[in-house]
Amino acid sequence: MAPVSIDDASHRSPAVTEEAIVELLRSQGHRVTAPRRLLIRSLIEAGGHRTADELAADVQAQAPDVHISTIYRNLEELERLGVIEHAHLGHGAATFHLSTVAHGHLVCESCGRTIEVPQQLFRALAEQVELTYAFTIDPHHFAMVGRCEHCRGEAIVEVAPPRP
Amino acid sequence: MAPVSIDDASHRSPAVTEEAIVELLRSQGHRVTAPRRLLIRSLIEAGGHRTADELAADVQAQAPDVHISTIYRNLEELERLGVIEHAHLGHGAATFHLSTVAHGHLVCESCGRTIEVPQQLFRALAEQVELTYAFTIDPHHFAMVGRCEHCRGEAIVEVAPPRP
DNA sequence: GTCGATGCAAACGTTTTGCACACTG
DNA sequence: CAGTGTGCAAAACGTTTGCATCGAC
Repeated sequence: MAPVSIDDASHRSPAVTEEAIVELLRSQGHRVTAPRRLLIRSLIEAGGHRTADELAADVQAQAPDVHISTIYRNLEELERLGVIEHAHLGHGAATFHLSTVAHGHLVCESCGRTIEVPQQLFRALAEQVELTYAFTIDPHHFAMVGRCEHCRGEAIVEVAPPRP
Repeated sequence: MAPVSIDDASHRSPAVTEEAIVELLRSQGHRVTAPRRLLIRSLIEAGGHRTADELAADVQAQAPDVHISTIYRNLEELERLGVIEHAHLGHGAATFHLSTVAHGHLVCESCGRTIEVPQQLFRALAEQVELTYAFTIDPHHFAMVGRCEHCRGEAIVEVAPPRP
């Protein structure tokens, strides 16, 4: 699926607007309903991590009849479109937040070569780090040190040794 | 406010054996029962990530009456003792695995605080990066930049230097 | 009018808890 | 024999699904 550019990514605050997302929905043949608009608005205003439950509460503040299942279905849809991502930060419910186009970097410590990699690659790690250590990996300043394939022979590095 | 201390090296033995864990249990005033032994054995033999359900199946292969709730309670206890850790890798059940002594570092770009984390945390990522980008992450110089829980709310300012 | 989206209720998978009984130390 | 650990049942929790209806296009 074609990547969706909803973010200029130049700074930390995403330039995602309700209208941009609404247009994206329409362009993909989806309909724009009241619950959907309210959810999108909540996601944008929230800025950070919010659970489905919290988002539901936001939406229900203005449209009390919106059901939690509608929230889940819409979150699923928005994630499929690349507008949002979800993460499992704690032991409880997953949290949802707007996607960014941020990417990580692999930097070779030998030749200095940099490889850009999708941030998604670090997602599982970031989630786990968040969960276990209450530490938020910064996706914009993310650089991982190692050896590229050309310089690999020069080091002793061994990835993932088995158990002792 | 105390710095995160996952590494309580005092009672983490380098060689993880059933007996070592059993001794740890005893030394902490806990009892050694059949379900407990079997679970410990399964954890050691499994080597990798296993869900509570899978571990229960292992145990039940030899003691069919052991209940899943017993598995959960024991996993909780073993984690409290630092013998194992759990992680939420996918969307489903949590996975459990033995703790290791190797560690990487999380460095807060705001306050400079460093959190030691088990190297195993990066294993899945390292493997994936190796496969996809032919890039070998150096596990010995591993520092990941981000925000600790205390600095999380603060604005991102380009001050803090990742130290070499 | 068509078909996607919704509200509701009910099921789902995972994890936790209250209780009486069993067994370790 | 004291008290921890157990099996069982049931609840708690987050999430998903089937279905009849509603409403955006």
